[in-house]
Amino acid sequence: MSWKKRDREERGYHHGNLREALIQAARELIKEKGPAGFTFADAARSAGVSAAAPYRHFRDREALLADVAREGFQRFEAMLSTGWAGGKPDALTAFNNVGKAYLAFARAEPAYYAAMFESGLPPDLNADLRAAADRAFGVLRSAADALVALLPAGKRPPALMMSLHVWAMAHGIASLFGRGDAGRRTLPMTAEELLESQMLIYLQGLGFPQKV
Amino acid sequence: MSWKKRDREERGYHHGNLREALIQAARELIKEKGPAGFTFADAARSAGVSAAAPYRHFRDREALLADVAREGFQRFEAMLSTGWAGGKPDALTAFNNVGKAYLAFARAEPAYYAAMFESGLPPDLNADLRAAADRAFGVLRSAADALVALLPAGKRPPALMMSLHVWAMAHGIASLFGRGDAGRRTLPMTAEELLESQMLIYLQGLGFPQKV
DNA sequence: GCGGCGATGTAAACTCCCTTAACATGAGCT
DNA sequence: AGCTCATGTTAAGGGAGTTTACATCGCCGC
Repeated sequence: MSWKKRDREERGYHHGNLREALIQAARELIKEKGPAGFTFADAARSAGVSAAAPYRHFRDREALLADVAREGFQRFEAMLSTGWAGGKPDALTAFNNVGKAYLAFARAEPAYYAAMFESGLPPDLNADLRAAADRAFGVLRSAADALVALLPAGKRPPALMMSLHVWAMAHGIASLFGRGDAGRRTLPMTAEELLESQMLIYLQGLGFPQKV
Repeated sequence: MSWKKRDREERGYHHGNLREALIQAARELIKEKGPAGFTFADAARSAGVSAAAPYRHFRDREALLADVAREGFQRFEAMLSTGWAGGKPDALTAFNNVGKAYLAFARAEPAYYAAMFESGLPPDLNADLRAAADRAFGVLRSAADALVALLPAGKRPPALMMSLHVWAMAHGIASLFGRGDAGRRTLPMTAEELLESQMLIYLQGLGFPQKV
């Protein structure tokens, strides 16, 4: 909670790691009040520095958010990769695990997820942000490639299209039903069950055999 | 554009219809700069009144946004209903048309859509907002009911689940790829094609016969 | 060690916005 | 015609954003 919130008596004139502390503070504040629910000065206060200090590290509030988002995409990519697990134990299972990882990330890191997808940031505000987002999507795309290869040559859907479909499904469910309190309505099933059943139906529609 | 922006010389002391003028102004501003990109004072300025005037009609900026969202859900419901068209010419076609209408609304009314889904408003900030959202979803739900009835009794998926799936697909695609400039990346296909193919695959997975 | 430089943080000043309170206007009713 | 109340304005206090000048300190070469 008060991760680096030591006051000046304790830390001295210089903070030491203000840049990271501001990103942490922003994550806390986003989690509490949404990507639009805090000010640059709030982040500074949370980090225990003056309101002008953040300007040494970020051009403006948007640049801070962009860095939160960039960091988020990196962790997102790692989480999706772990879900895929190199296609083990089999491509179909692994592909479903990527979907689960997507939802798990949105649930476990709502602050990152909000910064990434709900902050209103232009996706290519800077090249690093864009690249991080592309790499994360690349995991999905590679997984789709591997999965498509299981089908007989004549019946293979375009892997790009397929990965976009899955992204849209996962993002739609995460946005609408994914976060505990932001959940848009009470449902007779969990977001995870909803995504799993949706993926099952979708993959069946593509001709993938159902697992036992 | 300058819908009610007549200045005081022209309109006199009282505006006449400030409440609606503020909602219009908010829509313009959301379209230009996103749901977080303008202030209460900006909306007042756009409507040609003093910064304090809006407080006579809305408790705060959030209440204004909520009314934009509520109005949006009403138009959304109307648009989805038109798409469904009472199930004509047949339930499967009509169901696909609901999906198209969903996307068409997101594209034609990005300001309403953003207020409804991307403004960070609590979905049940007030009863009217909640009710309007529920009625809009009800259209999707009814369409799913009608469509499910086409399947043989033993193979009918839960219509609620199905409507949630379709909502998530449409919302996911609209959020990620739906709006012209907010489009998250350039694609070799349109959002409409993406949703249509996704619905096709999904419905095929449920056992619906494909149209000719 | 020590002296200066560059990086990092603070203080202060200016502006703009939010919000409330006191006052002004005029539309509609009787 | 006159009252009344909804609807607007002006003004004032407080907070936040941003810039500028100043303060501190780590580091590096001597």
